[in-house]
This record gives sequence, C-alpha cells and structure tokens, in this order.
Amino acid sequence: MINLTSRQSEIFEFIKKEIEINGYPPTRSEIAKVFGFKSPNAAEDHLKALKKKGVLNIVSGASRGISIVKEDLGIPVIGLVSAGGPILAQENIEKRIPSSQNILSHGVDFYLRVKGDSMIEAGILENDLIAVNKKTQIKKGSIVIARINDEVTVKTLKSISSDLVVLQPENSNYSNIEVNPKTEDLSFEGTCVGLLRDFS
Amino acid sequence: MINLTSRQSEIFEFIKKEIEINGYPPTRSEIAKVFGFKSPNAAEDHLKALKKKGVLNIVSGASRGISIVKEDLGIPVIGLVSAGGPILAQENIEKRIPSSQNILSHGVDFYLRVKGDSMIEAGILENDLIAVNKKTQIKKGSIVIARINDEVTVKTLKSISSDLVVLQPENSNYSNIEVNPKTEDLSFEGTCVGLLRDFS
DNA sequence: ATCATAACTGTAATTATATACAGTATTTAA
DNA sequence: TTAAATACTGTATATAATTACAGTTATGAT
Repeated sequence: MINLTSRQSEIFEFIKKEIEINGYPPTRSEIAKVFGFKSPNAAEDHLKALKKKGVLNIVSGASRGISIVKEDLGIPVIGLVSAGGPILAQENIEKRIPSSQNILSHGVDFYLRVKGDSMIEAGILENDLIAVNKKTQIKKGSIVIARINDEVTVKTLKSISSDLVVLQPENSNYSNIEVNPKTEDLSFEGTCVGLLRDFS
Repeated sequence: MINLTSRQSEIFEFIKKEIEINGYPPTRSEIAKVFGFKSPNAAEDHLKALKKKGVLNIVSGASRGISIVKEDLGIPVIGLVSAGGPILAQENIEKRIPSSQNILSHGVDFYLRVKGDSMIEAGILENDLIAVNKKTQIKKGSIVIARINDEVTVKTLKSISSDLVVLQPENSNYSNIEVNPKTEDLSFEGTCVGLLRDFS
C-alpha cells in the first residue's frame, strides 16, 4: 500500500469507523461536516486520493458507494519449511486464516504446524498450530521458533549467551540442543504466543 | 427473533449479501430491480416489515441507511461452573469470543477453561480453552465434557454401556473414573473439537 | 524556478434516493 | 368473519448525494 498522508489516514480511519459503527459508509457531506470542511468537495478530493492510492473503491453515481479495499490475505499457516529460504516464503504457506478470526490476545505473524513430539510435555502435540509473533523479545524460558543451519525447530530457550545457546525439548526422551552461534547458523524466527488445536 | 416470511427472508438475505459483496447496503430501487418489483415502494414495505421484526435498522433520510441488527453475542467462554445449574448459565460465562473469530473448522458451542492437570498427557494444560461442540456424537475414544453429580470434568471416554461408563484421565497419576449412570447423575455436555492456548 | 501534490473554499447542476399516499389482491390470525 | 398483515403496483416529490468546474494556498520535488 502506498503511504497515505496523515490527513488521508484520518479520513480513511474515519470511513472505516463509520462503516463499523453504522453498517454503511459516510457521504461526502458527512465527512466534510466531521472534519469541518466547508465544502463537500474537500471530501471528494480526499476520496479520489484514497482511491488513487488503492485503499478505497468508489462506485461512481452510487450514494455512499465507498468500500474498503481489503488487501488482508490473512495470517499464513506454515507447514513444512523448505530449506534455504525465508520461513514465510510462498511455497511454505499451507493456507491462510483471516486475521479477523484471530482470537489470541497477542499479534500473530504466522502459524506454524508442529512436526514431531519433542514438545509434548509442554502440551504441544504433532499437528498443533503454534501462533508465532516475530517481534516479541526472545527471552529465557519462552518457547521459541529457532532456525539452526536451515532447520526450523520449536523449543524452550534454556539459556543464551554469545557463544552458547541451549534449546530444551519438552520431552524427556530428547536431549538439549546446544548451539554456538559463532560457528553455527542460528536465528530466531519468533516466539510462541499461542496454540491452536483442531480435532478434525 | 420473530419469524420472517419466506419472502422477507429472501430480501433479508439479499441485503446481507449485498453488504458482504459491495461493502454497503442496497437502495430501495436496487432491491426492487433484483426482485422484479415495479415500484421501489414494494422494497420500502419490506424494509419496514424487517425493521418491525427487529432484524434491520433503518436510519430515516439516509441513503442506504440500512444495517443488520446483530444479535450475535459470540461464543461464551465458561470459567468455573457453579453447581446446580446449566453449564451455559449466565453466571458461568467468563467472556464471549465473537463467533466471527472462530478459527476452528467444527462448530463451537462454547469454550471451557481447563482446571487441573488431569489431561496433560493429551496436551491439554491448565487454563487452556477447550472448544466444545454439544451435538457431536459422543463416542469411545473422544475427549468428552461430562457432568457427574454436578461436577464438570474433561476426560477421554474409554467405554460406555448402560451400567458402566469409564472416563480416563490423560495423566498417569490419576485413575479412571467409573460411573454407573443408573445410580449416579451423569450427563455429557459435549465433545472437545479443538483447543486454544493463549500465552499471555 | 516551476510543476505536481495536497488540502482545501465556493457554487451549482444532475441524478440518486427515501418515502408518502392511494390503491389492489391474497393470506393469516383472532 | 373480520381485521390485520403480506405483497405488491403506480405516482409523485422533497431532499440527499455525487461530482464537475473554477479557484486559493502551501509544500516538497525536479
């Protein structure tokens, strides 16, 4: 989306809010009134700009013929992660879940389908969907999505220092994974902020 | 909601669809055109009837001033279940999650907050939200929400016959619960169709 | 220095829309 | 059986709304 000016954002947000509240979009005059414009044409100009920038659809001739262009593809669900590319690469996306359907309190950047049983003692089973937030601060004790030499894994972060990172599976049959970030390729894709299991 | 006539339902569904598709409601003339009315007043009459029956809001004077009355309170989240009443009693409802936010593929009648650790080996932890469907056929092997003498419990249904129901915790520290439905008060509130965990 | 964009005022005309009133015919509930 | 509700036709009109055209002022980019 092309960047909107701050004024255009205000107008855009107002239109979205009106649709949310009233169930239908505002007219030019209603916009003008709220923003103190003395002419409905000021609103018209804004609508044209917003249309040009691709965030609104306007049906000519129709009263209140304004609609929001939704570019929201939804939150991607990542199945198998193919080697050598970013986790969010198109080929990894199994499906998308509309972000309007997000129940979790945290922001969810993507869902990752769990493979294996290494986390069963934390109540994370095979095929569960883990909700991942990319920006949450990685810290000791949290369940992290790590990438070690192109392998994606979900583990509890046990300790972290400049030359040793310890990742702990939550399954007594597995041992801790110790990684030296100086010699191995280690990155964190995000933190687990939720879990979704669908019995189907 | 008062029952709509079949014609009124058609009109109502059309209006909902139009809002979904266009982002704004239809005019009287648009309704009339689609249904083949020769007068926009036929649509006007229908709108008045739908308003009277409480399924539409109409803002007088506003073009396309039609909105859907939403009676959807959302899917209830049940916390502690107080004794002696139905599980869905008002006092048990912790909050509601808009049903539009339901990610799970099955119908979810309510969410139940899990107390205790009796199901941890099935990956169901304390404070998880279990998605419950009331109508799914109760069958051996599924995780059921049972009510024994006014106590609500989540367990795996191990076996079921007319004089013995065995409920199995998924935690080796607990033993099976055996109930005789003839002498004890046993009912099934539903089946677990999903799980939601929010790390917050 | 000039041009495009942004953010408006002001006027005005065409058309889109709501909605009242007067009917008709059929069906449904008291 | 009688009134109310349903489901329309047909006409008409006030007003709601879009939207073009002609300007002004300010700002940032080429």
